[in-house]
Amino acid sequence: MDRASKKRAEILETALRLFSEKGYHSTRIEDIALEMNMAQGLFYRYFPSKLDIFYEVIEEIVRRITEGVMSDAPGSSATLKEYIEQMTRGVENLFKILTDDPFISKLLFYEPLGIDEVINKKIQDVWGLFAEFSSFYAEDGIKKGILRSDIQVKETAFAFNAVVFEAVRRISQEEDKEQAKAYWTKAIVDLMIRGTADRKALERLDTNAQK
Amino acid sequence: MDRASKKRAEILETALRLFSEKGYHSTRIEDIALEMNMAQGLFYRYFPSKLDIFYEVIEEIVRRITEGVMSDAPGSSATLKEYIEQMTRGVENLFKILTDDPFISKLLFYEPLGIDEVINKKIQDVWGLFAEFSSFYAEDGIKKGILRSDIQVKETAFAFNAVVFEAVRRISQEEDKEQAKAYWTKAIVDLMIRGTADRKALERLDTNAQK
Amino acid sequence: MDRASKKRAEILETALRLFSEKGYHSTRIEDIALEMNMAQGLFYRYFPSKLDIFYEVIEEIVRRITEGVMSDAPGSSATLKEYIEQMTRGVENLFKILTDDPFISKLLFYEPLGIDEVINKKIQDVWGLFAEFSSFYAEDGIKKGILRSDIQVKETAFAFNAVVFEAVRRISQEEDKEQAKAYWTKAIVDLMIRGTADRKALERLDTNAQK
Amino acid sequence: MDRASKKRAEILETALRLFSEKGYHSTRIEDIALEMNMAQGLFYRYFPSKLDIFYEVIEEIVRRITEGVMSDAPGSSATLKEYIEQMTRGVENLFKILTDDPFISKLLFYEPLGIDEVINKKIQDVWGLFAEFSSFYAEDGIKKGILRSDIQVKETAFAFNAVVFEAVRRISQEEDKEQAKAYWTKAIVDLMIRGTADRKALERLDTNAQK
DNA sequence: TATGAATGAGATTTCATTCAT
DNA sequence: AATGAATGAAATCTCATTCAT
Repeated sequence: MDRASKKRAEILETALRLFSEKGYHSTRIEDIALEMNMAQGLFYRYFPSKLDIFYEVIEEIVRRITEGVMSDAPGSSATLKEYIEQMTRGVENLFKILTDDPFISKLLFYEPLGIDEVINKKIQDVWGLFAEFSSFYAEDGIKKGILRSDIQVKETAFAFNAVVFEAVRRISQEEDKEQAKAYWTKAIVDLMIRGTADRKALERLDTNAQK
Repeated sequence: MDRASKKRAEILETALRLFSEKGYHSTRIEDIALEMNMAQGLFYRYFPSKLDIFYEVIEEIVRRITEGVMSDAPGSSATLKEYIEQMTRGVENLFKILTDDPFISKLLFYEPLGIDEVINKKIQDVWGLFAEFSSFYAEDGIKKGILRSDIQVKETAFAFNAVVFEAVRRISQEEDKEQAKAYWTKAIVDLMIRGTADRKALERLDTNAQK
Repeated sequence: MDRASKKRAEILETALRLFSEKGYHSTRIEDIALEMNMAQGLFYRYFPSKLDIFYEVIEEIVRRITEGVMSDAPGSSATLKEYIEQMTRGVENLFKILTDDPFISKLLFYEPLGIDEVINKKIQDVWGLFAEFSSFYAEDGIKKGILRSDIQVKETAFAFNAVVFEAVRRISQEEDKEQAKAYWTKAIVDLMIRGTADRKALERLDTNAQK
Repeated sequence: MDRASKKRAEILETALRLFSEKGYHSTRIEDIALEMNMAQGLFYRYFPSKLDIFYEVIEEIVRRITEGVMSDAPGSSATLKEYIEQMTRGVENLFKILTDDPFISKLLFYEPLGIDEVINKKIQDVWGLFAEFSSFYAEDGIKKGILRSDIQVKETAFAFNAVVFEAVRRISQEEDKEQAKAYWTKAIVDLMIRGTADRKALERLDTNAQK
């Protein structure tokens, strides 16, 4: 990596951080320059415009998350126990990616309304990607008879993602982040696998329904 | 309601819509004025500043949602069947509020980073309120033996809300919104109550665990 | 005086007060209207513009001062004692006019730079008028052998006015205005008549100079 | 002095001139920019706001005058003749400062009503400073037996200043400023030292009073 | 005569971008 | 490659004045 690329990467990193800390509009090019102890003008040697660097920031975020998500492929779990273990690892993995880099998530969760249509599209795409991935897992589970065959796959996938991201948001506000992650991991997996109903109550309900 | 209050309300409504469509920064006072066929200056007879009207927009949204959420109190359901019915009604109610007024949700979901600390606080508060409300329902269910006593109430409450709001987001992008609402309502209730695991697989798992 | 004239006079009075309290630019037409519990629009039935009412305010002030100044004509004093008494009365009279109506003086002393050439001219004229009047007194004193014949009449007249107006400014900042007026009256007359030099020192100086 | 400081000083100087020529409100930032052949925006790299540069303008003026006033300390005159000479020098000095920089005085004499309390305070302070300085001279004269011991020191000091500043105002309107300065210098010193009364008339008055 | 809502020009200020060095 | 001064368009806000009622 040559010096120019390194500088470019540094600017991108600084922009990512500032955008996520203060938002797109409240971050001035001068802020980025000041943060890096360089002249404003230099920014434009590396990026054509403020909007352009924002595009790249989003892309960078997408790249990092995607990488993390892709690392643990489905199909390796034959029993529910294994499936649960895999899901647990998946959630933990996502937590790691998203909370280790607290800036990343902010920019994704708070879709930057009103900046640009291109941006909205990019972010939509990430969410779509996540959902596809989760759907893939779900379908695998169904195929193996581990998950119920009557669940609404697409909706469930989106719901799963929403819960994970909400958890990230909550975790970012907690003091003891490690404990919070553990709590949330357990809560999410438990909810997704078992739901909330009492087993006895559920059996009664189903028995009555059959009559 | 006198003429002035009516005008004020109209401006507020227009601002709410534009802010949610284009975001705070991309909505100029001139846009609001143009939309209402009035001079820019008139805006300032009704609101002291752009930030001030944004505060009021947020408050207005909070008011509407809170009202809707509060309308169906828990405690009236004695069986799981009734509990499910109530939850279904609750979700439907939320969908109605949030999708009938599609602007409402956008502004809440995408916490307006970088505008103002006051705003962030206000939005945090709404989320807190929702979570409390959902927790209340969950605890009621547990007390009655309808829900499992070992669920993590707070986390589950936040998760429930996250799923509902994600659903709203998805529904807003669908062509046939009524159908989407029905799909999602069913998916959410089903997921929350039963989880995703196959019953047989679950029984096997639990049996093995007991050994 | 009919109702319209009365209203007009009231607006003028209010404007005079507000202009002198807050200055021309910081006084809005709305302020005047609010102060009088009337609609903004009504202002324009009585005065064509803000600048116009300011002209009239200045004219009104000039009128009041001129009247006061003109009331005690010179020529009635034959001895220095009487001359001093008349000057004392004159100063007291000016103090009365200018400090009873504290607004008046502010607008005159602080020539409203940058409002309008016409205004500057009007105020110049008042100062000229004062100076002429004072010159008249001085010349009368000289003619009668009461004042030195070698004083520079015009300059002395301006100086006298300046001192009186400075006194008004100072008095307006004092707690006990009546006492301040008495002090200043004495100080001014004493200074104008006798100067500050010690008589013995003066005699020595003059004797030496003659040699 | 680096380039930035120089530019800053130039802007300050231009602002000082324009403010004094047209007043604070009638001078737009654009005027300053036009006058300097630069873009409006550049102004704000050197000064945070219009009000801020006005503060600095006032401070600059105060600095210049104070420096001038402080340059000739009292105490060096043992006789009335020397005292008069010193006073003459003092007045000449003030004239030089205030009329060489015609803008300076305008801004001080016409206390900018209605701009800002901070400004009023600053200007009050200058007047106080002047008065203190003049009082100091007067007391020195009394101590040495050069001035009468029964004069009202404080009032006389303010009066002296008022006369000097009025003179500056008059001089600024004269064609032949040098001659006007000479005239006024003589008139002021003469008035301050001797007053206006005819010596014979004064003796008669005092003799009668003693009886 | 009176109201006060409405208008719109104009002022201050911000900041992405360009440019001379 | 780097600097940071300079540009100028655009946004917010104010307020004298007009106008419909």
